[in-house]
Amino acid sequence: MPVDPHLLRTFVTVVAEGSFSAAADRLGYTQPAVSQQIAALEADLGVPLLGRRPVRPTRAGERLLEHAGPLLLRLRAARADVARLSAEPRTLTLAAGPLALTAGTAAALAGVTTVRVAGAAAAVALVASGEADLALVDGPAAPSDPLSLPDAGPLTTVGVREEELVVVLPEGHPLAGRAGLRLDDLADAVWVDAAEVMPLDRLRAVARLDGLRPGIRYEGHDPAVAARLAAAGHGLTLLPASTAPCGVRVPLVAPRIVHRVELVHAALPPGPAAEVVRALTS
Amino acid sequence: MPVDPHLLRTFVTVVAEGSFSAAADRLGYTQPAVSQQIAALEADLGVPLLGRRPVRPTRAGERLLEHAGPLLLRLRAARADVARLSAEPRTLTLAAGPLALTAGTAAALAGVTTVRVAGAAAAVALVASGEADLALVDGPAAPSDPLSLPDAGPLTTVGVREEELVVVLPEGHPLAGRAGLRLDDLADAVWVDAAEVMPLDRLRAVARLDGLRPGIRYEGHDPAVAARLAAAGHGLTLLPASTAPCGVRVPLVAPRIVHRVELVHAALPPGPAAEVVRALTS
DNA sequence: GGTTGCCATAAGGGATGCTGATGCCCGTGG
DNA sequence: CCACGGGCATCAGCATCCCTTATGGCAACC
Repeated sequence: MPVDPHLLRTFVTVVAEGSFSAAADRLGYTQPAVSQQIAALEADLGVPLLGRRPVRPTRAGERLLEHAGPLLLRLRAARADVARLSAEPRTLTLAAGPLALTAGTAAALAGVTTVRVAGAAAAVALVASGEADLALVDGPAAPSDPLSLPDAGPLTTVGVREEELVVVLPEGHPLAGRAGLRLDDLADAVWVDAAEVMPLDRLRAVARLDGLRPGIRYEGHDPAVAARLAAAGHGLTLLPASTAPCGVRVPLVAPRIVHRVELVHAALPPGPAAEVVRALTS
Repeated sequence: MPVDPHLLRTFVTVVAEGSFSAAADRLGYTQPAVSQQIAALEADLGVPLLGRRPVRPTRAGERLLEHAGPLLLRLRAARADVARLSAEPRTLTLAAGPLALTAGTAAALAGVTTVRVAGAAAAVALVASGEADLALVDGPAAPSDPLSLPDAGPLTTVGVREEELVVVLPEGHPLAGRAGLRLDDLADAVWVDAAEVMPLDRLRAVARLDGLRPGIRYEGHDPAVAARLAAAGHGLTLLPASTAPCGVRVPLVAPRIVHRVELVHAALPPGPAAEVVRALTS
């Protein structure tokens, strides 16, 4: 018998809240209901999943958590995919990464009623679960390689654009006069930690290097602000050439990494969403 | 509320059996129980999923089926992953593709108690759901590209070997004297349809071409038999150089495709399975 | 035209899943 | 050191659920 996702959902919420009582509040149950659901899940799997006081996942609980998120997402995606067949939508929602909307892609959005800003994984989840019709996700990648995205079922992914990346430095920086820069020469430098714009862990993964020491943390979505922070000497940053309006911009020459934008969507009937897909991919 | 996988499982079984009554037999229910479960699922999703008399999925049902298999697999994988933490296995099962066990890989199997032959997708599913500890999957791929495998959760995939592919032809074939062959020159030829050894649809996908007309169908797992059928003139076949014992063997030179073997496994504690992993990947 | 098989429906019974009440334990503050 | 409060575990009860049995209706087949 499959693991009960109703119990999985409760489990995930308890871990997120760190408390049975708080999870009960969030899910609309009483605290004994949550206690009994967790006990039922532990009995079903035959192992403790949570330590108590404090409430924290055991190793088995951590292992289950790795599955729970993708599973619950895929279950929502299944419901959304079926619902999509009989929907007659009056809105067209695009989930877009902060660097995904350039002059070119923005010009192709006729018919879109709402643009939501979301990181790549969140944007894919929004499309999979039917809360967005399309996603434009962005990030660093080797040329022509696809972005690393979560699997959320039968979605279509199409590359829309790739763009040169530039390192943004302040005027007067010793490397400001270079014609090109290598990332491993910059591994020991301090970098602007703009997790919503250019996440450093993602960059380390694509570039296959360590380092890139995080400096000032910027929690917004505006690449121009990330560029200004770099230009002001708070650390380096790496941005698509077209989104870095100030500071000294030196092209990244090694490793071969570009800024890539991909369009993600479910199977679409003829209509405004399909028109936007056509406009973005021609 | 997530789609109930208990109902999904019944739905998948009804479609597979083509009958509520047969599905009831298979699942251990009475026929009214199955009828009520399908009705509950259709009510939950708000659309008919099955036509009746004959029982066949609607478009919504087909769409749900695309999710159901991966979902049910991932739920089994979640249970197996948790179980693995407290298991003390006395057996070591390897799921292997028919072309995955060469002299080199076979020599590395100390401690393996059972070898099960399975296609790539089935082998991955066996590991994910805990029915096998390791899988050696094989198939054609571009050099250094990974095989296209289903996502069944947090599994580790490591390339083990790549080998030149050769086209097997009968003696006296007009192309038998060539030093190398291009696949698109052979697209109109008839090919041995050995779906368990070298699936033609998989080959078309990797080579990005149409054609490869299927001839005689061989349903077994023995590449030597596929080679014999080709040598006897029943069609061409493509095999790793080391597994083609007879017929004229001409290397494939374009497109750049190799025969790749990958090892797939879950997170393993120290023990015999981890030893086999080390032996296969060094 | 009758028969048979299969899906849909109704009714009933046992099991489930939640709530309210309460017990127990542990951390915190006086 | 002790009292208090918060939070998880347990119990009992009730409403709902989920299965089975009985049966109806329909369509294909002989």
